[in-house]
Amino acid sequence: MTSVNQPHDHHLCISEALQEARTLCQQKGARLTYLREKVLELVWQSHQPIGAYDILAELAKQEERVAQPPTVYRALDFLLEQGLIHRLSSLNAFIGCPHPGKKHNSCFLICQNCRVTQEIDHQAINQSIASCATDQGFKITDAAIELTGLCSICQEAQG
Amino acid sequence: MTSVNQPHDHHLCISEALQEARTLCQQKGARLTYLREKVLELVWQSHQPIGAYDILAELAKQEERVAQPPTVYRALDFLLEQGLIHRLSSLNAFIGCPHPGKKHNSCFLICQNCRVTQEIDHQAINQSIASCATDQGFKITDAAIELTGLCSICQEAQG
DNA sequence: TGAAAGATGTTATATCATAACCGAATCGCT
DNA sequence: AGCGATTCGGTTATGATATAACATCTTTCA
Repeated sequence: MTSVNQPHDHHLCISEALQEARTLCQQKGARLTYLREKVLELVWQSHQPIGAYDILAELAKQEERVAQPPTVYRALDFLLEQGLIHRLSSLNAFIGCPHPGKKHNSCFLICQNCRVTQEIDHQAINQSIASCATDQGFKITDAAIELTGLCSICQEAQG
Repeated sequence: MTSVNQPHDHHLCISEALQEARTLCQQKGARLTYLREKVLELVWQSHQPIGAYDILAELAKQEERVAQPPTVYRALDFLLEQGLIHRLSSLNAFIGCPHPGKKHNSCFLICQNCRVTQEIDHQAINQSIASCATDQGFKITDAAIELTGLCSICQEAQG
């Protein structure tokens, strides 16, 4: 898979993500309603994390009815529960999960310049985190690993 | 060093933290004013992260004058710049740094039951993070590694 | 078909954080 | 000591993120 910060046909990312979501929700008996799918599509608009209120603003542009914050947050909560998106707490923003349905650990590389964010499932990180927890007798239920910096492209550009 | 979730003389933690802060600020020519030191002391009240508005409430109890949010946030910004505290973005809260002035990477173990939070500088994690970044040609400027779960004591208590 | 569960609409408010402006305190210099 | 520059904190207002609570509508399924 090519990296998210390389040029690519992004419509393909969107349609694949939506298709996977439909399949997964059907398998689980979860209801991917119009609104939820719409919000998921908006999250997948780009590989940059998007805030709840930005989603709200997009919805206001694209839909007849103007939604209120709880509407968006409920859709986001659903998508989080289904593992279709992730929340980045260092940005208060959301991003699509590139491999939903598959058990994985996430590490996010967030470019502070172009904001493109890449999700990695890195074995060495997973193992070191696990061994750290074991050392301390700590039982992890949730891990937020968010690395901010410059992606390779922005480094070159700013060189 | 004994773990923060073991019983210990916490007044010692506070006084050591304050003393280190005074020394470091003096070395750097940074002004650790009454208010900043007071806020640092409140952050060190416990090994549980504290929110800005909780600090504000404590200040209101302990001081004549009732402070406003910017006052607290400015003090927190100063303490962050000086490396005396850390911000936990998954909690929107702040915690004292146990070894300020020493260059280190932080990994936080946050107990979801007792909320006691331990800061670890774990070599294997540091290395794996670094190698992940290298793999991707990513240049890290800031890392937020926040692991939520159950500390050893709360695991025992909850069976 | 009708009761229960689930989804969304709606209003209000909680929670976290900062902009902008001003006066007071402190510092560095002569 | 006096003065100008800088930093600090007070104050008001507001921005940004998130949720509680209750009403209504839709879907499910016995």
